[in-house]
Amino acid sequence: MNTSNIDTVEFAKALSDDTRQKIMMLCCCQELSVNDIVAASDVAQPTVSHHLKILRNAGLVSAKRRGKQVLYTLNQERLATACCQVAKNFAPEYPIELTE
Amino acid sequence: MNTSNIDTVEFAKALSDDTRQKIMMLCCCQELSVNDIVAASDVAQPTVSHHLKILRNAGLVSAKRRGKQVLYTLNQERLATACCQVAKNFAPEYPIELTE
DNA sequence: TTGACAAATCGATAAATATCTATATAATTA
DNA sequence: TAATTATATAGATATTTATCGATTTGTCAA
Repeated sequence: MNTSNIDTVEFAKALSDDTRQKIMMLCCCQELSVNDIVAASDVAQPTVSHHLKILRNAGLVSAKRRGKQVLYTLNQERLATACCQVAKNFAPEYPIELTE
Repeated sequence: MNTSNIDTVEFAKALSDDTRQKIMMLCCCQELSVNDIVAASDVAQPTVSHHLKILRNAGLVSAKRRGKQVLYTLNQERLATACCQVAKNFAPEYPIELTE
């Protein structure tokens, strides 16, 4: 678990691209290699790596190596926490909670 | 209430700028004129208007005219709804709810 | 209706970013 | 060790975007 404070601008920037949101959907509930993601998207491999780096820096995906491949998966908890943080900052009158 | 479906990329883009987040904080729980926002920020009036337009297009602020001024306020409900939508899409295993 | 004030739009510029090809690095296998 | 596969990085380019000064539009008051 990453307990570090979330930078809401960095979080939003990471989310603010269509290709990245597609990548996030892909590796939301599974571990995918970069090539898997390339195959399922319509951009070149270096572009996917570029986006994965941005998502990694924002803490939104985790990576682990398996042999020659690197498997990526979305960090759902981090994402949910960030959403709550944004809501807490900007919608204090509409409190949002992680429903256990 | 805006019941239209939320475009999560547009939402994230609207959030993904430091100046805009500052503007959002300013008019979070109050109505502010453009000049009020200009005075409280460190950018020029056309820049503030530019950002307000982006926030308006994303449904995140509402505007109403009062005489010569136009008052802006953050649409907290919309923002909370958008956060829930993002969490629902990308963190289905960590359900988030608007706690009434 | 003219003058003053408030906000929006226009046009230009600079910075950030998304994308690609080419290449480098890392890991496995023959 | 050499070849192969997988991913990351470098460098170039095009698009997007943030910002500003100048101007226009809208509203009110004298």
